[in-house]
Amino acid sequence: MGSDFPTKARHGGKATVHEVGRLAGVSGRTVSRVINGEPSIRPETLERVKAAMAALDFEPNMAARALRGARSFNLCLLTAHLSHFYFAEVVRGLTRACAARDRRLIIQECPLRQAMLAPADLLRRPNADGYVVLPPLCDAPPLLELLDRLGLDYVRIAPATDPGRSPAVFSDDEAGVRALARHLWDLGHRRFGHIAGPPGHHATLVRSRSFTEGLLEAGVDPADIAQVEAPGLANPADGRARLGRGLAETAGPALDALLARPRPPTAIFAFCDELAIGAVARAQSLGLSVPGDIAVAGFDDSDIGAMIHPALTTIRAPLIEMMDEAVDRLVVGDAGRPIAHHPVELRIRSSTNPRPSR
Amino acid sequence: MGSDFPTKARHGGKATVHEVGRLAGVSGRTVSRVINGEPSIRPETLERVKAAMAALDFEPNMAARALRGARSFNLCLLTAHLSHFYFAEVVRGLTRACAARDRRLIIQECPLRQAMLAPADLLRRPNADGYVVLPPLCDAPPLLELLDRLGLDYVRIAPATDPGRSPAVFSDDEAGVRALARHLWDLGHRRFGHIAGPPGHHATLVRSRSFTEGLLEAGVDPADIAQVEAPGLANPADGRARLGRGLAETAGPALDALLARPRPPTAIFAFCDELAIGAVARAQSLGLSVPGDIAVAGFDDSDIGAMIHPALTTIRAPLIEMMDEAVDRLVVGDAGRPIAHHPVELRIRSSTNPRPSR
DNA sequence: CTGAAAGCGCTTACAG
DNA sequence: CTGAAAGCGCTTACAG
Repeated sequence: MGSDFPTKARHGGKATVHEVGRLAGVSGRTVSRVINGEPSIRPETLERVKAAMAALDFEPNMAARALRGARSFNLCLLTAHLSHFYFAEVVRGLTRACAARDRRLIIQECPLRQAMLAPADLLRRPNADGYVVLPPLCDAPPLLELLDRLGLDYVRIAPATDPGRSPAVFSDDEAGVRALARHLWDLGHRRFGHIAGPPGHHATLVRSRSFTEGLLEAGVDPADIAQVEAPGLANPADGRARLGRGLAETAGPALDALLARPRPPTAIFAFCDELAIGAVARAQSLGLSVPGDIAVAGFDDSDIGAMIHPALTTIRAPLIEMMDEAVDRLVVGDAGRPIAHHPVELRIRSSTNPRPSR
Repeated sequence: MGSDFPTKARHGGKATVHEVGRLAGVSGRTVSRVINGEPSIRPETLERVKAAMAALDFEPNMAARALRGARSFNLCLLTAHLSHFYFAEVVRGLTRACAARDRRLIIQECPLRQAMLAPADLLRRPNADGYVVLPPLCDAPPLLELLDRLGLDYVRIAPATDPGRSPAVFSDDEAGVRALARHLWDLGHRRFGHIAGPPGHHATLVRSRSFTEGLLEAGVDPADIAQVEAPGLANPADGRARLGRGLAETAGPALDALLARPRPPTAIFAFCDELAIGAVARAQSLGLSVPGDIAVAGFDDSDIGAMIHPALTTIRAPLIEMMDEAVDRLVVGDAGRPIAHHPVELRIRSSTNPRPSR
């Protein structure tokens, strides 16, 4: 054919915009317009180009797009740890949301300590067009200042502080926790305990407050609502964190403190499933029956909560949808979007049901 | 200064090889040599270039490197699901191994069904220099054929089939399971049950066989070793999979079958922690005490195994190290490396200890 | 051991 | 609505 576009060892032998254009009788520039979905194209031209792309099995070279267009088509998950129960679901949600929008998900770990002390190293070579920042990193001021200074796009997930500072995605924890309070009341419980989450964490405040308010509205005597903190939780302020199995261990002393009260609670709500599972384990090791002697509920609807005996009552946030919104805010743009609080769902299982035998 | 390299809106205002070279008194080509660690550079030149890179806060533009060099500096994790307990640790290991070698980790989900039926869509736009393929994907022939056909580099993790087909990383499950068998024998158990893993899975074969062999060597009567399969496990052959909480649920019927035997086992080893946790939960819901009435052990050392009551005896594979080796085989090259079996560790906890009261 | 030239495959900034 | 030219920042393929 005497082609003046000899196929070198480039791009795995793939066609280029130039070659697609030649087949379609247009310039490479117009193929580029089609790739990027630019509107000003005659419908017939569009069809011809699409046909040519299909015929040549064309895939745009992402490195070239990245170089010329100064964007990477990568989105990056910035997280302090990979051990939380919800991590797998966060990654699953982000992976799918990215795939649906022709983006790739990159994972970057950043210890909370580093986010507080020396975040610059982390983003020396920013390799993403946008960042999804999980708690507690999304409440580390030095990291946020760095992101702002570098002009990087980011979305925070359930940030504790300064909700208007950046795009953010929330779940409506309050409604779920109030429903849980009501559920426990309806079962006949009258004395309640709460194991609070990491201090300074927005979700900690919301869940603790909602639980108390829900109980008070149901008619619980304020003297019968006890709150304790598990020792050594993640603390955004000083960069220390306790996670995974360490978190469950720390629930033991918290449960002990609640049981040591003069009028101990018969129902307990823990900030998250790890703490709840730890509380269940401690109760069982003390010879108590759950829920017969004490009911326990968590938050997150982690897989494992459904696996243990008794299965854990918990609250589910729609993480898949929330991650989809986070990605959409990064890819499509955030302008003018209101902050949305995704609805959560109470999952009643046998760690609270049926009502206690007393 | 009258620079002939005006700083346009490129690369976030970063310096280029050209500018670094000018400061160091060499060409951009030589800067490129430094970036890529090419050996043939005079030490003094090397020093000057490094100083210039530091002075200009130079970071190479990865998109340009990718375009010209025809590689992406991305590695990709190919996995059928993100819900296994060990997933978080796999990702953690890969993330760190990639960061240490200046690579980025991309996550790509591929349902087993798709790997068996239409893997081509998955890799239409290969965006990585190498792939880490987890079970059960690493035993899906159509996916492997596609990877081979496209000439893509990949490392399989504990593949079931054809261990020599590609670079692969293994753990020495056999040694761990034999140690477990011995541990149970030493506790005084004489009748044993095993809940097997997904059929066709290499790890299933190894763990089942090693458990039986270990018991026989200890002196157990073959008639007192029972093996059952949990229904509906992941099956590479037909693309169906059952994971996470579904896996734990399926352990219930398996335990029932073992307990229904004329001489039921007093100690059970399950293929993985999910199955073991499900078996513990079922035993407890039947009113049995673990380990008093029946001892249960798993495999994986998942976080959750340590959180439940009783804490789960299990076997830990060094996933972090294994992922490091996988990445190293992709980045540095695999030529001439022998297959290594990473040592595993028996973690004795209270789901088997102390010995049963009978 | 080092460099000048060319080009990877796109998109930008114009022009018509 | 479409195109010719230039160039993003590197590395390849030479040359010396």
